[in-house]
Amino acid sequence: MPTQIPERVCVEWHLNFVAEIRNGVVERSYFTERDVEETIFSEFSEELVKRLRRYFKGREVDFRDVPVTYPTDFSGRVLEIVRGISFGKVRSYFDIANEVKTSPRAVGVAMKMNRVPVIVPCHRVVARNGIGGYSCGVGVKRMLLELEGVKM
DNA sequence: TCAATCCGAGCGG
DNA sequence: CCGCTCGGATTGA
Repeated sequence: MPTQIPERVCVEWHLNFVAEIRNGVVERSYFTERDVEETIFSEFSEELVKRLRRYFKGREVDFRDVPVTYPTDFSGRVLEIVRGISFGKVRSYFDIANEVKTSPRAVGVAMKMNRVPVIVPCHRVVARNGIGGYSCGVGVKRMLLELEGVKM
């Protein structure tokens, strides 16, 4: 029986990376300067934090099987596609937009709505002519792409 | 309605 | 190569 109390994991990197979990679902993740206290009760979170630590050491880790929540129907559709982009690869807003028959701008909106950066790798979506934006800061996006060995 | 978006293309210098 | 403008889909107010 999963706990009702939210769990929290914190991984050290350039900034700390925090993920909040409830009932085996990652509900939110974010970067912060602060140190955040971890609360881990479940096997699931134990496993997740191990994988995150490996990821931030630069190892290739796949988060595709991790349950997450999507804000809206549309953004969910877009973010599902984004989850399909593998470690070290990038796609453009334009490209994704064509796949879901929408506009690049709308894809940008959907990226911004992503509750769980890194787990859903929206940093792998870049502009056609540059790195594009990132709600956690473009600097963070650059560092993540560098971590994955992507040359822009 | 309307403004705000992690964009892209087109145009005039 | 710049900077500006506009089309554009979606969301939340």
